[in-house]
Amino acid sequence: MELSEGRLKFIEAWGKLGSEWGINRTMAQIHALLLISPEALTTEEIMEELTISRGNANMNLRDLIGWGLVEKQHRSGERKEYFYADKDTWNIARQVAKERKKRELDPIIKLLNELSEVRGDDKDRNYKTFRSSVKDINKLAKNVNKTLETMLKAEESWFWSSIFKIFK
Amino acid sequence: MELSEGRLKFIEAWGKLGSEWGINRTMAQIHALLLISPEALTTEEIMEELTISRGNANMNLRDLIGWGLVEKQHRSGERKEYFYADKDTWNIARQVAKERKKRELDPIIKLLNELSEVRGDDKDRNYKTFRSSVKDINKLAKNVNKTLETMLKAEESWFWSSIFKIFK
DNA sequence: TTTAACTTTCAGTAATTTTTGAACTTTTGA
DNA sequence: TCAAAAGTTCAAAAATTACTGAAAGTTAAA
Repeated sequence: MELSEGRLKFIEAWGKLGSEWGINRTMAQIHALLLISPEALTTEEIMEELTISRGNANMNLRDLIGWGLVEKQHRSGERKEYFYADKDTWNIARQVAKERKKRELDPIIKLLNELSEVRGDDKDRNYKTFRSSVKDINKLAKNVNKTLETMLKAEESWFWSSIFKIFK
Repeated sequence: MELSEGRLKFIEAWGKLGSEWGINRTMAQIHALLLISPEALTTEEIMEELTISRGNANMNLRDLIGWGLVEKQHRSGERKEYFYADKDTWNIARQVAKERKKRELDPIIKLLNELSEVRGDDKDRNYKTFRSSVKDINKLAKNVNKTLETMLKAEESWFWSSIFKIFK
């Protein structure tokens, strides 16, 4: 396979993966493009590579910065902004985990705690099932939360060697 | 909070969570409803609770069965089908992990292996960056894969106690 | 068989999400 | 201070995804 074909496939696959995980396709594609670009790119260059509009490029770059996956660079003597993606996969994984934890897991845990307070008739089977499901999900969520927190603090090498030790 | 309000909030939250993770809202809501229902429900009952059409209910139930999260029951002397969700959170987590691994991680690993074969000019910075990114992502994907495989085999108690040992 | 109860399918419609592009704002150098 | 070169915003359009409802298909009891 040629490099140019490989690059296209990579961008396409990253975009698809993103959309399967609730991240918009273009945002994931821009990220993919930056991941395989040695130098920071301008908005113009990104627009051209992916054939997207200026507004689209601008908005999704903004979101990527919000996710902590891309940073703006400016070069002295130039008005243009350049965009650069951290290439360290471990940082990317942690950053995504961190954002999703904040945006999704934390609110869910908050809700589950509220739902744990629901009181009802202990003879009501609906109540018993509700209570038991909420309790179990809460327990899982808290385990996931703890694991994520450790992961967020961990060094890559430490994290994987620990995992490795456990999982044979 | 009243049980009825709690049930609604739970269904709503589960639906939202699903849609943030690329699972359609209705499917997640049906799953939520079944999770807090002590008895198996009929299509009619689900349609009514969630105010959705027959076609919608049918299709999403089918998908839930495809994900291994819901099973059909039939009762002798009755023509109707009843739907029941496994309430064991650990099974649910494993089932989702299993399906997403099969549908998404496995194909990505396959592609990454192909992309590892791309050859180019070692002096080309584009090539070097491409190569390095693909390699790193491949490594991460394989670690995730290994961890998932272990999780899929594990008993809940074993899994979490192992995690717990490592992560303080 | 027939029939009634139930399930499945799918074309058309609706809802949601994403993208565009043009107007507007900001920055910078002359 | 101005004008050119960028960056930003957002209403409208396009694309995608989900839902409906009615017709077609299936099953099982009589």
